[in-house]
Formats: sequence, C-alpha cells, structure tokens
Amino acid sequence: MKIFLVDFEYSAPEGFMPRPICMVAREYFSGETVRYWLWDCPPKDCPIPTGPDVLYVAYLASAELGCHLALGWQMPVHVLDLYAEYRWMISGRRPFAGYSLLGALQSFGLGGMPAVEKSSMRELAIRGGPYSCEEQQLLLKYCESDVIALTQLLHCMLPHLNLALAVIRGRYMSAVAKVERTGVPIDYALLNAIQARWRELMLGLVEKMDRDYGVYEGTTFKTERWAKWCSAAGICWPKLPSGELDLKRETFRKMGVLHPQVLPMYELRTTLAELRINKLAVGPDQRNRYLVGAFGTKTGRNAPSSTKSIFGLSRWIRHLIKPREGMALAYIDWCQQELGIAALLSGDRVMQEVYNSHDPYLAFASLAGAVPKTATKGSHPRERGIYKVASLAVLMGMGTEALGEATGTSGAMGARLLSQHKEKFSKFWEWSDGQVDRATMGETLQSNYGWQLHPEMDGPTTFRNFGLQANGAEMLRIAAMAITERGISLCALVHDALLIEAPLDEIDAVVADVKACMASASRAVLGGFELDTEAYVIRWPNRFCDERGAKMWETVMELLGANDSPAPV
DNA sequence: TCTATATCACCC
DNA sequence: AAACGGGTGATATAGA
Repeated sequence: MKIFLVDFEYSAPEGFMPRPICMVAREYFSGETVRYWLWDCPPKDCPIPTGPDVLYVAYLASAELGCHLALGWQMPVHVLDLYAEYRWMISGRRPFAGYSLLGALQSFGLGGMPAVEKSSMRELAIRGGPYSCEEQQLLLKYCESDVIALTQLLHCMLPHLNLALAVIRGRYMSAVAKVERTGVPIDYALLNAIQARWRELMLGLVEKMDRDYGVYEGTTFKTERWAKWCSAAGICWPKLPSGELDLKRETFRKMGVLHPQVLPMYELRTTLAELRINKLAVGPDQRNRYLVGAFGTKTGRNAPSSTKSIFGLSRWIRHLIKPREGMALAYIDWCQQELGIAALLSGDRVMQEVYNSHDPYLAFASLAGAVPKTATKGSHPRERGIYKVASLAVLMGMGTEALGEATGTSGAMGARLLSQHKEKFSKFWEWSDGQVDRATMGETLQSNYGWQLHPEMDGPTTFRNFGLQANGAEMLRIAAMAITERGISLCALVHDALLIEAPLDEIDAVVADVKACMASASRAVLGGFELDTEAYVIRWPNRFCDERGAKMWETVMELLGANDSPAPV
C-alpha cells in the first residue's frame, strides 16, 4: 500500500472550471516526490497511481479532484481529505487558527512558515499564464511546500482518524468535484440584462419610492433620517433592547398596520434586500459554478457562498435557471426530511405513522384534535398552516412564545401546540431530551455515519437538532456519491434537495434512477426506513419557476421591460 | 478611513 | 429553567 500526498496549483476565475497549473505529489513512506508543470502540455494520464492499493491524500480534495477532471485523469479510488477530517475532529470546538492547511498544522503546534509568500502565489495563479521560468519555479516550490505541510499534518492526524469513515467522506469529495464542475445552466442573456441595469434599477426604485421620505442616500437606508421622519410624522418607532431602532422587515410590516404611511418603505426595503444578484458566479459557458464548501458546518452540511450560488440568493432569482436546448433539469428533494429522520432516530412509532401518512401536518393537527379526521388541505388551510409551522419549529427546539409568534397565534397557543406535540410524540421527546442530557454531560454526539459534535460551545437547542441535521447531511452525501458514480450530471446540492440534468428523452428514466438513489441513501442512514422524494422536472424551453418568488420575478421583468414572462410550471 | 460588531436579509 | 437549528453576506454604526 502507498500513500500519496498531493497538491495542485490551478487558476479558476469566478464561474470558470479550474485550469491546472502544476502538481506536486509525495509518497508518504519513501518521501519520493514528483513535480509536474501542467499549464502548457500536461501528461495524458495521471503520473501517480490511483488504484485500490493507493491512498490519495489532499487538503480540500475537491480542488485536486477537480484538476483530475479537468485533465481527463483517472480519479483515485481511495481519498483521504484532511480538511474534511480536521473539520470532523474539531467539530463543535473553536478552531485554533482557522481551517486552512497551515491553521490545522498550527493546532498541532507545527507552525512552519510557508517558503513562499502565499498571497502573491494566489495572485499569480489567478492571473493565469503564460508563466516565465522563474514563475514556474516559484509556483512549483510553493506547491511543494504545501505538500510538505500536508505530510506533517497527516503524521499528526493519523492517530486520531477513523479511516473507514474518513474514506467515505473522501469519496464524497469526488462527487463534490463533479458537482463543482457541472454547475447550473443559466439564462445568460436575461442575467446580463438584469446585471447591466442593476444599479439603475435600484436607484430608480429608491427615487420613486423614497421621494416622500428622504431617508435614502443613494441606495443606503439612513437610520437617523428614518428616526427623524418618524418623529416628524408623530410615530413612535419600536426600539431594540440595545436602544437602536428595530428595523426588522416584520416590524415594518406590523407598523404598517397601525400607520399605513410606512408601507411603501416596507415594500422598498424588501425589494432592495432581494435585488442582490450581481455576484452570481457564471462562467462563459453560461453555468453557475461555486465552491460547494463541503463539511463547512458543524453538522457536516455544505456551506457554499450565498451570493455566488444561485440557490443561496432569493428564490425569484431561480427563475434564471434554464436548461440548454434539448436538455431537462430536475429538482428533487426528500419530503419532510428532518421529520422523517426524527421519527426514525427516536423510534417514535406515532411520529413514523404521521410521517408516512398522506399529509403529516394535517395528521398532527388531527391527532391533536384540532381538525376532524376527514380534514383536507383545502378544508382546513389555517389549521394545517399552524400545525405545519409547529411540526418544523419543534425540531429546532422553539419555545412557546416564539412558537405562538411563528404560527401567528399567541404564547398560550404556542404552549398548547408544544404540549400537544410532547403528548402525542412522547417517544420522540424522550429521545430528544436524551440527546440534550448526554451532550450536557459531555458526551460527543454522533450521527449514523460518524459525523460528530463536541458539546463545548453549544446549548440545548443545538444538541436537540444536531442528529436531525447531521444525518440529513449524511443522506445527501450518500445520494450524491451514488448519483455521480452512475455518471448522472449532478448540478447542485441544496441540503435536502439536488438538481440534476439530462437530455429531454432521458430525463424521466434518470429521475427514476435518482429517486432510487435517494431512497437507498435514506435507508442506509436510517436502518432501512425509507423517505419519500418529490421531483420537479423542467424541460427546455421552460425555465425553473418557484411560486414563492414569482411575484418578485414579475416585478423585475416589468422594470426591465422584458416580455419574457415566466413559463408555466 | 479602516475594522469590528450587531442586526438583518436570504437559503435549507 | 433553559428555549429558533445550521449557514453566508450586506449594511450601518461605533471605535481605533
């Protein structure tokens, strides 16, 4: 068995696929090191072995594996990603010096300075070629210094790792590399039209709606001016405990009921907040690409940049997602994923039945005696809405007051909802309380495939929710591996959902295949319990539509004067 | 003028 | 008794 420690330098402008610059690989036991310049004419095949007898070690391996994909090289069978493992190791603890390779090394007391200045190397990589001989030598030297650091880090971390679980996480990084390369197809012309007139659009809105207030300076809201306007209008504006004005969207909405003259300001603030679209990272091939940020959270979820990823921005912006000619997309999610996980992990049979019922929220309402057994979504929309919010909020540990607020009722009703939940799902609460107790006693919480949380900085609500979210993240990882390993184009990962792409005449079969992968992933995490999935298919020439963002989309299209109204779902 | 903090927006 | 989980990012204000 051989262990190769690998690092690439590469150039990857926003939205572009990476272009490898150079690579250094070092064999752990022999110390033998190979250096390859890759910018001009890279070797056709990977110069180091990648078979089942090799462990491929990298730091944030999605980058290295993305270079393999770019070069058409074989992907390694076994990957160990020390970034993922470092996040795993210290999950729930404060990082000693951040999550970079050097930060990880410092946490082991090995703070070796890099041989070459890091920021200048990054600039050199981003700049792209051609590179002079000196620059080549500099980049290779820098690359090698990272490989040496990586070697030291492996030495430090090896005794702490669970290799069987670590290589599963490494395998996920291969899936991530593919997702980061595939990206999301975008209606580029329309995006450009919006971006080109973005500033003008914002200023136009402010100009029109701020006229009567005089609160804005350019596109920025001035709190002092708002205070002045309020006192002139004889309005006593609510304050935060800190003494600052409470400028929450919700506060504006509520104050609008009492003082309708503030409503246009509510509209303006809402619209401006949602109008952020200028950083969306779209490459010349009209696809949205960004780093997935695998294992970026303490529950093991991905943490992509919310401005670079189209799924991190407001929902109306998803209307820009559009399959290329002859292609189709499908957005597939697990139905009520965390509810299902809660039902299974806790072993609560009642909750499992509710989950498996046609409409879990109504089923809870019915159990609580709030609606008749015969109730439907149409007959009792209000009650269903309340019990839906309650079902989900309870999983995050919401208290009575907040629950009353969230359901638009009262603290008393919040208390009632909570006690109904505790009564009907007593087994769940036993389990949930158990998680809190164990963590409070200092026990590290574990998900079913070994993600963990050290209970050092967090409180009871986090402990309650950890198992649900961490197992959900695991489910997504297992599905993503299965899907990409079947050669299916996986465009995006969205926590409990994913976006895939296929030719029009294959999409139905591919969706069936993906749903099977997702069902299988749920069984893998939940010991045979299967979660249902729902698919939304978008066929060219239609675009992605989200009803929760439809109104804003129409507003923007109107402002733009484009006659491209959203196609029917 | 720059940076740190708080608050708020969005996403699941 | 506690009491809305996990994120990223923009913006406004206060402090150096």
